[in-house]
Amino acid sequence: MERLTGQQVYNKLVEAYGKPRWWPGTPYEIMVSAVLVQNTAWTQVEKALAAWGEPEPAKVLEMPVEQLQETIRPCGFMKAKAATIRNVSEWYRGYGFDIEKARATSLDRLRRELLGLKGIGAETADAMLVFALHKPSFVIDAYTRRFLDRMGYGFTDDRQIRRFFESGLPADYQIYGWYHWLLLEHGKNHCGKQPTCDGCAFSTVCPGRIL
DNA sequence: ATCCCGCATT
DNA sequence: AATGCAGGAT
Repeated sequence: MERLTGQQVYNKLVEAYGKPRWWPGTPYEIMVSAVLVQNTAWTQVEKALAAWGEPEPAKVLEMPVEQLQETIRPCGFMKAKAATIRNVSEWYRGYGFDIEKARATSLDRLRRELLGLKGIGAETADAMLVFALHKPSFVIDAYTRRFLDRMGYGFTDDRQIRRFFESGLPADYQIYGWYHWLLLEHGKNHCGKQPTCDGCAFSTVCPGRIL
Protein backbone atom coordinates (compact mmCIF):
# COMPACT_ATOMS: atom_id res chain seq x y z
CA MET A 1 0.00 0.00 0.00
CA GLU A 2 1.36 3.35 -1.06
CA ARG A 3 1.70 5.88 1.70
CA LEU A 4 1.79 9.62 1.37
CA THR A 5 5.22 11.24 1.62
CA GLY A 6 5.92 13.81 4.29
CA GLN A 7 5.60 16.52 1.69
CA GLN A 8 2.26 15.19 0.45
CA VAL A 9 0.89 15.08 3.98
CA TYR A 10 2.00 18.65 4.49
CA ASN A 11 0.30 19.79 1.31
CA LYS A 12 -2.97 18.16 2.30
CA LEU A 13 -2.81 19.75 5.74
CA VAL A 14 -2.30 23.20 4.27
CA GLU A 15 -5.19 22.55 1.92
CA ALA A 16 -7.38 21.55 4.85
CA TYR A 17 -6.40 24.17 7.43
CA GLY A 18 -4.95 27.07 5.47
CA LYS A 19 -1.90 29.11 6.26
CA PRO A 20 -0.32 27.73 9.42
CA ARG A 21 0.12 29.84 12.54
CA TRP A 22 3.30 30.36 14.50
CA TRP A 23 3.99 30.04 18.21
CA PRO A 24 3.21 33.50 19.63
CA GLY A 25 5.43 35.64 21.83
CA THR A 26 9.01 36.74 22.24
CA PRO A 27 11.67 34.01 22.11
CA TYR A 28 11.77 33.82 25.90
CA GLU A 29 7.98 33.76 26.14
CA ILE A 30 7.99 30.88 23.70
CA MET A 31 10.45 28.95 25.84
CA VAL A 32 8.42 29.62 28.99
CA SER A 33 5.10 28.74 27.41
CA ALA A 34 6.58 25.55 25.98
CA VAL A 35 7.16 24.46 29.55
CA LEU A 36 3.81 25.71 30.81
CA VAL A 37 1.82 23.85 28.19
CA GLN A 38 3.21 20.43 29.12
CA ASN A 39 0.21 18.15 29.61
CA THR A 40 -1.97 21.24 29.93
CA ALA A 41 -4.58 22.98 27.79
CA TRP A 42 -3.34 26.07 25.95
CA THR A 43 -6.13 28.18 27.44
CA GLN A 44 -4.49 27.73 30.84
CA VAL A 45 -1.21 29.03 29.46
CA GLU A 46 -2.93 32.11 28.09
CA LYS A 47 -4.44 32.73 31.48
CA ALA A 48 -1.10 32.61 33.24
CA LEU A 49 0.61 34.74 30.60
CA ALA A 50 -2.11 37.37 30.70
CA ALA A 51 -1.60 37.85 34.42
CA TRP A 52 2.16 37.83 33.99
CA GLY A 53 2.74 40.68 31.56
CA GLU A 54 5.92 39.95 29.65
CA PRO A 55 8.13 37.30 31.21
CA GLU A 56 11.75 38.34 31.43
CA PRO A 57 14.47 35.87 32.33
CA ALA A 58 16.48 38.18 34.60
CA LYS A 59 13.38 38.94 36.66
CA VAL A 60 12.41 35.30 36.85
CA LEU A 61 15.80 34.50 38.34
CA GLU A 62 15.40 37.18 40.99
CA MET A 63 11.83 36.23 41.81
CA PRO A 64 11.15 34.01 44.83
CA VAL A 65 10.21 30.53 43.64
CA GLU A 66 6.92 30.70 45.51
CA GLN A 67 5.92 33.78 43.57
CA LEU A 68 6.78 32.11 40.30
CA GLN A 69 4.71 29.11 41.34
CA GLU A 70 1.70 31.30 42.06
CA THR A 71 2.06 33.04 38.71
CA ILE A 72 1.88 29.80 36.79
CA ARG A 73 -0.65 28.05 39.04
CA PRO A 74 -3.41 27.75 36.40
CA CYS A 75 -1.15 25.53 34.31
CA GLY A 76 -0.80 22.82 36.94
CA PHE A 77 2.36 21.00 38.00
CA MET A 78 3.41 24.37 39.34
CA LYS A 79 6.31 23.23 41.52
CA ALA A 80 7.91 21.20 38.79
CA LYS A 81 7.26 23.78 36.09
CA ALA A 82 8.55 26.66 38.20
CA ALA A 83 11.79 24.73 38.74
CA THR A 84 12.01 23.97 35.02
CA ILE A 85 11.48 27.61 34.05
CA ARG A 86 14.30 28.54 36.39
CA ASN A 87 16.50 25.89 34.81
CA VAL A 88 15.75 27.26 31.36
CA SER A 89 16.40 30.82 32.51
CA GLU A 90 19.76 29.87 34.01
CA TRP A 91 20.68 28.11 30.80
CA TYR A 92 19.66 31.23 28.86
CA ARG A 93 21.81 33.37 31.13
CA GLY A 94 24.75 31.36 29.84
CA TYR A 95 24.10 33.11 26.52
CA GLY A 96 23.76 36.51 28.17
CA PHE A 97 19.97 36.38 27.59
CA ASP A 98 20.92 37.04 23.98
CA ILE A 99 18.81 35.07 21.54
CA GLU A 100 21.13 35.77 18.61
CA LYS A 101 24.04 34.42 20.56
CA ALA A 102 22.07 31.28 21.30
CA ARG A 103 21.00 30.98 17.67
CA ALA A 104 24.64 31.15 16.59
CA THR A 105 25.17 27.81 18.33
CA SER A 106 24.73 24.50 16.51
CA LEU A 107 21.48 22.59 16.68
CA ASP A 108 23.14 19.50 18.12
CA ARG A 109 24.78 21.38 20.92
CA LEU A 110 21.66 23.35 21.81
CA ARG A 111 19.57 20.20 21.82
CA ARG A 112 21.99 18.38 24.10
CA GLU A 113 22.07 21.34 26.46
CA LEU A 114 18.29 21.61 26.60
CA LEU A 115 17.81 17.88 27.15
CA GLY A 116 20.25 18.17 30.03
CA LEU A 117 17.88 20.51 31.87
CA LYS A 118 15.60 18.82 34.35
CA GLY A 119 12.02 19.15 33.17
CA ILE A 120 12.89 19.44 29.48
CA GLY A 121 12.19 16.33 27.42
CA ALA A 122 12.44 15.78 23.68
CA GLU A 123 9.14 17.39 22.74
CA THR A 124 9.72 20.58 24.74
CA ALA A 125 13.33 20.82 23.58
CA ASP A 126 12.33 20.54 19.94
CA ALA A 127 9.55 23.10 20.32
CA MET A 128 12.06 25.53 21.80
CA LEU A 129 14.57 24.73 19.08
CA VAL A 130 12.13 25.37 16.27
CA PHE A 131 10.08 28.28 17.53
CA ALA A 132 12.53 30.22 19.69
CA LEU A 133 15.96 29.17 18.44
CA HIS A 134 15.04 28.77 14.76
CA LYS A 135 16.63 25.36 14.35
CA PRO A 136 15.11 22.57 12.21
CA SER A 137 14.40 19.83 14.76
CA PHE A 138 11.03 18.25 14.12
CA VAL A 139 8.59 18.29 17.04
CA ILE A 140 7.06 14.88 17.69
CA ASP A 141 4.07 14.92 20.02
CA ALA A 142 1.22 12.60 20.90
CA TYR A 143 -0.93 13.95 18.06
CA THR A 144 1.81 13.28 15.55
CA ARG A 145 2.35 9.71 16.73
CA ARG A 146 -1.36 8.99 16.78
CA PHE A 147 -1.90 10.40 13.31
CA LEU A 148 0.94 8.41 11.75
CA ASP A 149 -0.15 5.30 13.59
CA ARG A 150 -3.72 5.54 12.31
CA MET A 151 -2.42 6.31 8.84
CA GLY A 152 -0.68 2.96 8.88
CA TYR A 153 2.96 3.99 8.64
CA GLY A 154 3.96 1.39 11.21
CA PHE A 155 6.67 3.40 12.92
CA THR A 156 7.75 1.83 16.18
CA ASP A 157 9.74 4.68 17.70
CA ASP A 158 10.38 8.41 17.42
CA ARG A 159 13.63 7.91 15.50
CA GLN A 160 11.69 6.52 12.57
CA ILE A 161 9.17 9.31 12.77
CA ARG A 162 11.94 11.89 12.84
CA ARG A 163 13.59 10.34 9.80
CA PHE A 164 10.27 10.32 7.95
CA PHE A 165 9.80 14.04 8.36
CA GLU A 166 13.37 15.27 8.32
CA SER A 167 14.50 13.30 5.27
CA GLY A 168 11.51 14.26 3.16
CA LEU A 169 11.56 18.01 3.76
CA PRO A 170 13.95 20.92 3.37
CA ALA A 171 15.78 21.46 6.68
CA ASP A 172 13.92 24.71 7.31
CA TYR A 173 12.80 25.63 10.80
CA GLN A 174 9.81 27.55 9.46
CA ILE A 175 8.51 24.53 7.56
CA TYR A 176 8.99 22.39 10.67
CA GLY A 177 7.12 24.88 12.81
CA TRP A 178 4.25 25.26 10.41
CA TYR A 179 4.06 21.50 9.95
CA HIS A 180 3.90 20.94 13.68
CA TRP A 181 1.16 23.51 14.04
CA LEU A 182 -0.83 21.84 11.26
CA LEU A 183 -0.53 18.42 12.87
CA LEU A 184 -1.69 19.89 16.13
CA GLU A 185 -4.65 21.54 14.45
CA HIS A 186 -5.48 18.28 12.72
CA GLY A 187 -5.25 16.42 16.00
CA LYS A 188 -7.60 18.83 17.69
CA ASN A 189 -10.11 18.79 14.84
CA HIS A 190 -10.10 15.16 13.73
CA CYS A 191 -7.35 12.91 15.02
CA GLY A 192 -7.52 13.15 18.78
CA LYS A 193 -7.82 10.29 21.23
CA GLN A 194 -11.34 9.78 20.00
CA PRO A 195 -11.10 10.32 16.23
CA THR A 196 -13.70 12.36 14.36
CA CYS A 197 -13.36 11.17 10.81
CA ASP A 198 -16.28 13.14 9.37
CA GLY A 199 -14.78 15.73 7.09
CA CYS A 200 -11.19 14.61 7.66
CA ALA A 201 -8.92 15.38 4.73
CA PHE A 202 -7.35 11.92 5.04
CA SER A 203 -10.51 9.85 5.51
CA THR A 204 -10.26 8.37 2.00
CA VAL A 205 -6.72 7.04 2.48
CA CYS A 206 -6.52 6.43 6.24
CA PRO A 207 -6.69 2.74 7.23
CA GLY A 208 -7.54 3.75 10.79
CA ARG A 209 -10.62 5.74 9.88
CA ILE A 210 -13.82 5.09 11.79
CA LEU A 211 -16.75 4.63 9.46
C1' DA B 1 3.60 1.64 34.33
C1' DT B 2 2.71 5.23 37.58
C1' DC B 3 2.75 9.51 39.61
C1' DC B 4 3.06 14.43 39.34
C1' DC B 5 -0.88 19.14 39.21
C1' DG B 6 -4.85 22.61 38.19
C1' DC B 7 -8.65 23.59 35.67
C1' DA B 8 -12.37 23.15 31.92
C1' DT B 9 -15.54 20.16 30.01
C1' DT B 10 -18.79 16.52 30.07
C1' DA C 1 -17.80 12.21 39.47
C1' DA C 2 -14.95 11.32 35.69
C1' DT C 3 -12.11 12.57 31.93
C1' DG C 4 -8.68 15.02 29.28
C1' DC C 5 -5.29 18.37 28.36
C1' DA C 6 1.25 20.97 23.29
C1' DG C 7 4.81 15.82 29.04
C1' DG C 8 8.49 14.49 32.05
C1' DA C 9 10.75 11.88 35.70
C1' DT C 10 11.22 7.83 38.34
